[in-house]
Amino acid sequence: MREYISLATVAARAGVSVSTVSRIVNGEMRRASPATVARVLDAIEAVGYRPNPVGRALQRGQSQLVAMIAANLDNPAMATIASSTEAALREAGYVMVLCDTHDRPELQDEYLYAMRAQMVCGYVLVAAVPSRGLSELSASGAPTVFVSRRNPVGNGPFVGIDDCAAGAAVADYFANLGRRVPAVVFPRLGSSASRDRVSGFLAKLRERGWSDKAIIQADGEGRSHLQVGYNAGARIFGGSDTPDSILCVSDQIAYGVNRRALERGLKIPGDCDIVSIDGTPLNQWVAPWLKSIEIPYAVYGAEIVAGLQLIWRGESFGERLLPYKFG
Amino acid sequence: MREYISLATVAARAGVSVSTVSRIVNGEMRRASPATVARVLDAIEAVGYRPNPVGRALQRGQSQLVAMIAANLDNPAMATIASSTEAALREAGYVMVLCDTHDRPELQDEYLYAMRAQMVCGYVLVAAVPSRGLSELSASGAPTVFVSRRNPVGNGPFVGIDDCAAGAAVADYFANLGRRVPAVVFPRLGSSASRDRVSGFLAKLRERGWSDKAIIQADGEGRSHLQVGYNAGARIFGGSDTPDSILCVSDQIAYGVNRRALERGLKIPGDCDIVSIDGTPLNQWVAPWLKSIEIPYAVYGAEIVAGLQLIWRGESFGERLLPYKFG
DNA sequence: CTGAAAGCGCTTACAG
DNA sequence: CTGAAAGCGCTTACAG
Repeated sequence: MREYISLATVAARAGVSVSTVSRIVNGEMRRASPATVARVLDAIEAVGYRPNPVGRALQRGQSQLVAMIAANLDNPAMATIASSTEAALREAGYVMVLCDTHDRPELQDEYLYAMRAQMVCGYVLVAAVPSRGLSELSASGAPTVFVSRRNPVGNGPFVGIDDCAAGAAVADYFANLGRRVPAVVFPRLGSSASRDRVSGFLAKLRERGWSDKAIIQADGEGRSHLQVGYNAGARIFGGSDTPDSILCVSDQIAYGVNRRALERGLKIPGDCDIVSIDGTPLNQWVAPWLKSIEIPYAVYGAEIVAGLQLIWRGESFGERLLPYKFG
Repeated sequence: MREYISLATVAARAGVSVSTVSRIVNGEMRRASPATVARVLDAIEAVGYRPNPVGRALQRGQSQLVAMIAANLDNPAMATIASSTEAALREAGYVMVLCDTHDRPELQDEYLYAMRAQMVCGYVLVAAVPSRGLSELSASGAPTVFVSRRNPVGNGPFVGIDDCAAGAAVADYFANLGRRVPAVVFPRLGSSASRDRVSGFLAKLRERGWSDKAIIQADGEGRSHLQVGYNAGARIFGGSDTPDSILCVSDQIAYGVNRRALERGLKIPGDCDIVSIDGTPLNQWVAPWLKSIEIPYAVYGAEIVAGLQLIWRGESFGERLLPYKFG
């Protein structure tokens, strides 16, 4: 496993210099005579040569590695983003390195530095948290795409949905259905995405005549959104008013809320409608009671890679808000 | 982003040669005078030097990258394996590259070749499928750990559970409960793991007095185990005998079977008990009706990395069967 | 105890 | 149209 077929092998076989082989490997066909090109191509074929990305990376000061730094792979939404990004990168000839920060800034920084050392050619930050390293990355101008959560320490290319509009759509849905006691559940330490979903929801309800105090708001704590929902559920179903409609800013929060609702003997749907924002395919199988705004995570990968390619070409890429499906 | 602090920078600052700095960076402290060591350490600190893994990889013929080649990241069990492996590798100073083969042999091969070119120092194959490239890898003796499914084209280090025993445990459980019409649901194109679970289940039932025809066996097709279960469910609940107990070889199959059961108006549990082998944490939240053999996926990562480290040290590592929890 | 030198596989001005 | 040479950052015999 320690023998690699190098340019030199091919060059020797074709009777030319490594420079010539290198150029041809890199597609500069016109700079060599057709006869030479043919001979080199034959030699490549014959010995089964494949360019060594490590040598190339060292020389170019940049590898074909793209770092995906995600907050939590156990979250199915992030797993789907990772999976679709991986597929899109492979198709474009890149290799994805996966880093799971568990939402911890120190780990995020550790990875950011390690990836820089690996000379990665790009960064995909899914639900990034503020950190020193992120600020440095931001300032360095390295090719970076933020996903789901916007850059928490500046701005930069973003792939996601219009979170405000999504929240508002749920508000309209509840209002049109004639619901009177709406609630919203979100994580205590929310991202820009959570916040926008909540504020879009609240703004639209106000617009449609609700007073702020008529809307139940519950944040929850926990290391997973399941816990967040379960914890917030305790307060939501324990107050004087029981909501007849609940927006959960993620599927997993809805699962947690639902479990609490079941424990309290509530019928869902029926006593109370729950809508979440995520719409993971799993819902249809294990949570038919749940209505969702469907975020097209499976196409995130393609958009992220398209964004990176624009940036590599020096073109600008501000943000890409993908359409979601509801109902 | 194109400036990297190199050994040369440190050497210049410390007034020594790069060789000396290199040795010290690599922990060969005793080969330099204490004064030199101190000076070099200071310089490293002062300029914030970090070894460049690319240069190192090229020289050593081996990177610090470990390839994780998994069949399907959308499966929560694999996502958990990926996540725990990633954490364990990071702790050990390695970086994980993630490849999702979607269970396709050509893609698996593409990745295997690409990873070889990246000079990865190890392979983690989760649910590998037979392929040309896998045979080559197998023959090459490269450090490899197979996870969940054993090497389908030979043998090699394995991390998983005793699938046969797990299947048998479920058979005992059903028998002790007094169930009369057991069934088992598995994917048509099964892995060694599926097969072992099924055969362990069947063998134990036979031992306890069932005849083969008294056990309902249903395989299912589909691109996901959810589909597999749903499809097999149609046949299971459509026959002359309705089972009173079902073993599903994975959680997702159980979700699919359950959905079909609900459509047929069956009560679960009650009319029929379902037990699955996986025991993903999500079950407690979205499938309280499901009893499971719990596979400790969260500790797979540590075992996998421990296995790789044994192999790297030249020690042998046959297989590691982890204990599962049931009930 | 320390350094000069070669080389890992590659790319890229530069000279011819 | 082609090649010799330098260099990306590192490690490692080898010589002193």
